[in-house]
Amino acid sequence: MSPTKEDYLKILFELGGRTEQVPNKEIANRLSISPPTVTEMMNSLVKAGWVVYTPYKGSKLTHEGTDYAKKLIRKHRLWEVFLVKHLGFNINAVHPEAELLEHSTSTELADKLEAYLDFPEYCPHGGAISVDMMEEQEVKTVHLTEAAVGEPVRISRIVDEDKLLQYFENHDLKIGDRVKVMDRDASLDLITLHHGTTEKEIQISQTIAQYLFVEYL
Amino acid sequence: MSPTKEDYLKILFELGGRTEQVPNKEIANRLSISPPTVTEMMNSLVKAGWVVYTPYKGSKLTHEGTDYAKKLIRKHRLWEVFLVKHLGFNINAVHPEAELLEHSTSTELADKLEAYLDFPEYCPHGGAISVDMMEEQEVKTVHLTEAAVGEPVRISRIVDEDKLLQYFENHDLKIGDRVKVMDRDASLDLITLHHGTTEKEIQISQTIAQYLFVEYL
DNA sequence: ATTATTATTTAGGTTACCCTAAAAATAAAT
DNA sequence: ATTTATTTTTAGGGTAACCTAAATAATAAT
Repeated sequence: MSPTKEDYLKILFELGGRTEQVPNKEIANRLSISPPTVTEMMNSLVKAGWVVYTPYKGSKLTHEGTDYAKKLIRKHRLWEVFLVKHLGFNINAVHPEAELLEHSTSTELADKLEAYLDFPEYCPHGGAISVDMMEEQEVKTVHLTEAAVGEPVRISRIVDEDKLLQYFENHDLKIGDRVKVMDRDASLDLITLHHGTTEKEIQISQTIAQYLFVEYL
Repeated sequence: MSPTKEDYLKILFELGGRTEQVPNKEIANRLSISPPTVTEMMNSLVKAGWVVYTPYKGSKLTHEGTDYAKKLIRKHRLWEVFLVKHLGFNINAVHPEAELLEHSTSTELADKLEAYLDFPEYCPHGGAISVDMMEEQEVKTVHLTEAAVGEPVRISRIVDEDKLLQYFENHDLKIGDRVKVMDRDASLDLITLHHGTTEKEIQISQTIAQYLFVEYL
């Protein structure tokens, strides 16, 4: 498996390809490549048994594809823990580093690293590390865009894209913070939040809020 | 720079390309690829300024190429220290792991890792880690095949190829051991050693002995 | 000084992964 | 129910990194 193919599987998983069909365009956007390249790659992933592809509809991961993606994500998150906890990296800087390392990590290395880190449950962005907990976390957790208005929730995970992390940090939002959705305006693409600690009102784009996950308390 | 190109630079350095012209065949053998591929790659490395190539003669690293190779080797050795000292890898198992990791290691990561490891001087195979010490070590150190008969020496470095390490372990030779060359027979390709600790006589192939470096005491 | 051997290069081909432009299919809007 | 807009695919191309087979250059051996 090439790092390139691994990236496709991981993105597919992150876009919900375990349970739903992911359209090519979303993958193209996320990886910053052209749509024809995605079509081509999907056919190759189908041939290798990682993906089920319905032309003009989108792709779903097979069982094997899902497992593979989860293992990659586990490696990614283990490295993030190491980089932050032991090497003193800033939490916003670890994503690109882990993105590279994950492709160069054998199962044996991941296992030894995990033991060395004392079996951490979550990565610095709140993502579950054990492949079994990944699905569990998915069930308990909901996109901020779907959280009920007025209900207090806790920020449990932030999709670890460099620029997104910066965006949320700029708006004083981080893992563990308690917030309450005050208003959601679809036409203006705006969500207004009440921050539990600072007691301030925060406004963020609804589109971007998709990358923020919260847990009901 | 692709991992592939990085591998060529590193091999070139290891084969003495800093000071001498390395013929294509040696590179082809070491990387297990065909000679035409080496020719092609050398032209590409020349164009990028890493290598000076004399057709039918061989390749030398430019100053930039040497620096690049040294940095890669530093990363490789830092990972080896981490894998052995912290993750508990067997010394003979770390080479392939480090081989992958080195290509996914930013300078920032290498620097932080080095500090975390408390600035080790040598990798588990005895190779110097600081890019400045690499040349120094080269000067003080001589191939076992060139050590004077009867002179006591200390094994200072073993080229870290998986199979070679196994070979030397099978013959009870490891970093730090004191040995004395008793006899060298070019026609039989045999070197006879006296082991300082076990007081035993050891015979190894002269061809393979090239990958063993010793330091005069 | 030829001849034989070995090393290197040229020529031509393959696969992986990327692209743009144009055609076709699907979805949305009137 | 058409038209319009969007998404996807097909067609045709490019580069990187590999290959084999054949030609050429360099080296070694007679």
